[in-house]
Amino acid sequence: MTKFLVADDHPLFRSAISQVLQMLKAPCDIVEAEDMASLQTKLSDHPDTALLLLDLHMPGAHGFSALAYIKGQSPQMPVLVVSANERGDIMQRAIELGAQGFLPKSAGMDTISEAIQACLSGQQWLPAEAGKPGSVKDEEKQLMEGIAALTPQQYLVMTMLAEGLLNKQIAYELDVTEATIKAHMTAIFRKLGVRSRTQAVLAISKLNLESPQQLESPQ
Amino acid sequence: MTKFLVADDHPLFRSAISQVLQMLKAPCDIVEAEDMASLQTKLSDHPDTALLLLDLHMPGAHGFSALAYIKGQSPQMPVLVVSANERGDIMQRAIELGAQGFLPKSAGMDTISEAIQACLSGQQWLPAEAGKPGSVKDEEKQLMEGIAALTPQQYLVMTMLAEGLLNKQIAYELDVTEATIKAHMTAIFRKLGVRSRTQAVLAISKLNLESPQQLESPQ
DNA sequence: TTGCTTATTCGACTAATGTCTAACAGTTTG
DNA sequence: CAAACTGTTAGACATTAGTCGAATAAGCAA
Repeated sequence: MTKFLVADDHPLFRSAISQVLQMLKAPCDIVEAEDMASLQTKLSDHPDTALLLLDLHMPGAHGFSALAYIKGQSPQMPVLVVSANERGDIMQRAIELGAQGFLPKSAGMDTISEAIQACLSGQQWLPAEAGKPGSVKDEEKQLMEGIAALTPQQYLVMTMLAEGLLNKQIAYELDVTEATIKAHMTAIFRKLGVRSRTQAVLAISKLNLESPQQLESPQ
Repeated sequence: MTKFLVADDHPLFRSAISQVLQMLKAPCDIVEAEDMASLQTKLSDHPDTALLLLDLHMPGAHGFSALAYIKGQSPQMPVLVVSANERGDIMQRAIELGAQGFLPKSAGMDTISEAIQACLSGQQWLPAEAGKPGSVKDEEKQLMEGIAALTPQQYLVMTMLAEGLLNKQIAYELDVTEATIKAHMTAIFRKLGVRSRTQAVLAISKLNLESPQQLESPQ
């Protein structure tokens, strides 16, 4: 009897996964865990588990540290990381840390079956889009480097752009010609790796959302 | 026969929710949508829907703008927002923006049943931990009303604007003239209360509760 | 049906944006 | 000192964006 260990803090998702497992392998034993504490208990109670499906966002689990810890406790236990995150570098990182595979929660039933069976047979499994070079992290890093490369004047212009000002307004504020602002814009676009004012604003506001919690409407 | 509309881009979650609905109300009709485009179609095809369960992170949906648009299209349709987000102010905001309730994806079956039944009977529903009544700024409310007033085509153009596309590119994608897109832009700016493409992008990205999970980045 | 409203479309015109080239001043390097 | 480099500044020119008025078509009320 194949034994699975499903670790996820969403009850609904646990039951959905369990259903897929039962459809996939009729005689199977499914153990569930909803946080790191119970996962540790269940792990030592069931050393004969064939596959651990692990969500990295459980209470008590700090992302990859959870995976690292599990692999330290049970080095030979195959782990299929399940996450809502779909960033290519994150997936890659999970594999590097010893995961057998990475399954995005957006996957369909057929993909899930495929991933589980691959992991059971000792193969690695990654979604097709994992290896893509355009991983968000790279983009973001390039953006950060671009901003770091801005001259003081360019940075100033960029902040005024991010406030929605026209070139004409920026020129008036800085007491230079509009042509100058346009030249700065061209330089800013190049360094940020974008091709228009619109894309520049989008890139900048993505960085704002990355930082802790800047949601409008404090107090 | 009670009719439900389940809008979520995760197939597994849709089927799990459908199961709960069937357990809850035996004779029921369940319609599923996986992105904003199909949701719009299903909404107009099924105006007798008793409850819409809406995830804010679907493709084509920019956070709360999706909710605003739906409420603009079908003002009297009860909407239960379903999200992985569990921040109290986010929940509160969903309610203030016209949602009937807010259901965290971490909820158990019993909680889900409770929430759905509350919404069906016309009551609001919020999880216990929903925090303070953080107020939605007037500015933001005006923006939401603007998005709600957009026509379907205008909403589509807005999402493509939010992707950083040029008018020319949008025109090609929608197979119309650039002049048409410009006309739509003018209308969008008016409704959103902004005066340029740059300001529109800024306004939209403020509503973007993207960064579904800012994972602890490796290293 | 007629008349009204609205969504969608487009052309013509005006304004804003973006690129290229280059001048100029201040620094750094050889 | 001279040469090379850099940041800032612009003008000329090309592209893109935005406004206005208007035609078409579809839905709706009287």
